[in-house]
Amino acid sequence: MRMSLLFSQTLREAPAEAQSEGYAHLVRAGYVRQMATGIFSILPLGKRVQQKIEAILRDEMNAIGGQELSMPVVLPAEIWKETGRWYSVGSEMARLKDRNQRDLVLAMTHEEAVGDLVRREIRSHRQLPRLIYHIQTKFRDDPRPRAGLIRVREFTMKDSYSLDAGWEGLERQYRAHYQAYFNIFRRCGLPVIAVASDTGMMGGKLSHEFMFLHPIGEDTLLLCASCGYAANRQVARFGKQPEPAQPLMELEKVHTPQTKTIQDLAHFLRIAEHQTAKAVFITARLVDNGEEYERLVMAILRGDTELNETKLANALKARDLRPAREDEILASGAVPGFASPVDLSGVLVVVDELIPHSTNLVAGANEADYHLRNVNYGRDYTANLVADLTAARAGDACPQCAAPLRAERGVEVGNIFQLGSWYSQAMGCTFQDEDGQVRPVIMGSYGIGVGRLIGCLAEAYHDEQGLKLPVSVAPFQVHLVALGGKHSSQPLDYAERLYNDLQAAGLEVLFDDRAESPGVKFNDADLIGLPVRITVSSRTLENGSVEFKLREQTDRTPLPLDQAVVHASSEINRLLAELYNRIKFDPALAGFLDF
RNA sequence: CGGGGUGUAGCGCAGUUGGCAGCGCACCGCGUUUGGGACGCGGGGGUCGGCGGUUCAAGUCCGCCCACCCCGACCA
Repeated sequence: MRMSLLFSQTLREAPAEAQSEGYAHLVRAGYVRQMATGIFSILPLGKRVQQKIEAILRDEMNAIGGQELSMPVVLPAEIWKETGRWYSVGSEMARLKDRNQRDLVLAMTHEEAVGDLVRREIRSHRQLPRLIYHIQTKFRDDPRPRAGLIRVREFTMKDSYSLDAGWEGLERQYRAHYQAYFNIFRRCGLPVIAVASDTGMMGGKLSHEFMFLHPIGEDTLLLCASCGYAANRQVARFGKQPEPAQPLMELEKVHTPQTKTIQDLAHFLRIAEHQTAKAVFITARLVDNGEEYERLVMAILRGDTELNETKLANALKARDLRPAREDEILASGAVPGFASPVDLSGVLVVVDELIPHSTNLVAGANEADYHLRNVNYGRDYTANLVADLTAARAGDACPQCAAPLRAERGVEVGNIFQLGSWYSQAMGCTFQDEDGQVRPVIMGSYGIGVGRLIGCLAEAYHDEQGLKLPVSVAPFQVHLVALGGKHSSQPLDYAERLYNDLQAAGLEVLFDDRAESPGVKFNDADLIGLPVRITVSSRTLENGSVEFKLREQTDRTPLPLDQAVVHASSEINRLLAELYNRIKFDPALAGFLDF
């Protein structure tokens, strides 16, 4: 590609809305342009990156038996009604009507589309297992897109769906994906770890997320350096340490004005926060016999800990949780800020598993400005449910080896999920087994966000001058810079020949043949960030050479003219090999021990 | 949806007390220049986010709306 013909331009300054560094460089270098909040055009340079990533995705998916197909972006509402998600998914799903007023949706994921295909095609156990995938546009009307390509509304996703006759088959395909995903990220040069994640209520047994550790990430991960335990905070377990039990003491009401928070209370009574009980009110959407209803829930935690809403939702098998409104709390007879489960009825009480092991806690008295001392679970109140409700924090004990956990932020660039038969059953995806029995297809789903991956790569690979994407995903391999003034056409002529020779040798070349000053050309080369730069100028030609430079290094070396092509090829091969070795796949660190 | 911020040329920004809409970069033409974002001369480009109001006069004051960014809620 000649830069004189390139569609995009580099920008000297990034637009003000480009906040994160990697994204600002993607914009300045001309890889992407934003059109609206969370909606982007991918320019030719970015498109080449995307195509390289997609080639890697196809390669690795095909290697584990994947068959590529293509499912529509616009889907009929009927199939979403069949699974119920037409009703349960909110406004993040874009809905539209066709000219005949039929309901349509923009696909935010493709389980329903897969279900519809599978029930038409799969009849026999002889047609299983199968693995299908596509690389397709998704639209999710996210309430808050942010950070450039990291969180968007329209995006391209590789999603694959495994179809098996039983759970053993699913397990095999799940593991195959687990390995394939590490291969993919390694080939792209993105360091990731796998963490255990929430399976929600879709009946899935197991789910992992592939995380790029970076402060820009929106997920908090808890990691153990000594045994490799790794989990999203939503599901992270940890070793809880009960305080030593004390002899039970008499309930005692104390006047505690202005102590609406645990901190105030502990300070006022001169006790530690772990000697208090905290009541958190949540309204849960529950399902019973297919009937949906709302219920006020009081979650009781030790005062020094925090509620993990995902754990609570899972413990309750709730569809949904939201903070309770003040009027709902008051209607239950509790007083916000001074609430307690003692002598309270009509509320679903869920206590953290630490509470039965904690004695003589201070809890609310359900009366403004009063608390109760020496509240004890079992004696003074009971619960509908005892469960792990506490959010793990940095420094908490690893649930496997008790070493202190570390907390880090991460971006979810991929996930793998054992769906089971939830969708098959909802949509009638069945097959006959060897015995003639009709059984539901066991499914798994596996996603990688392509644009988000590019966003992460830009964060991982840049410096002040610009991008420096790994050779496997860089839009071109060689940036050929021709310098030269009006007095001599010699450098440009030679560069033209070299351009042809490099391409003839199979290399991907971006040729800066513009009539720009050297500074402009070098700065653009740094900004676009191709791994290899070759400069031809009258100065280099004088001593029969060209100048060779790697983006990741500062030294420039002269190269005899006749060796330029061979040297560039071998350097690119070396960079590819080095990239593959740089990112180590360590199953233990990756969380493979979890299953 | 709540809180905060910003909208002036393609990008970055200035615009005072309400009084001719500007600067740098980018772009076009001519010439000079060519190893780290060159220089000279000449040019083109504006619904000052939109609508309404106040005023002799609005980029500037008032009201409503919209878009974008950040924080939170949210995230199949």
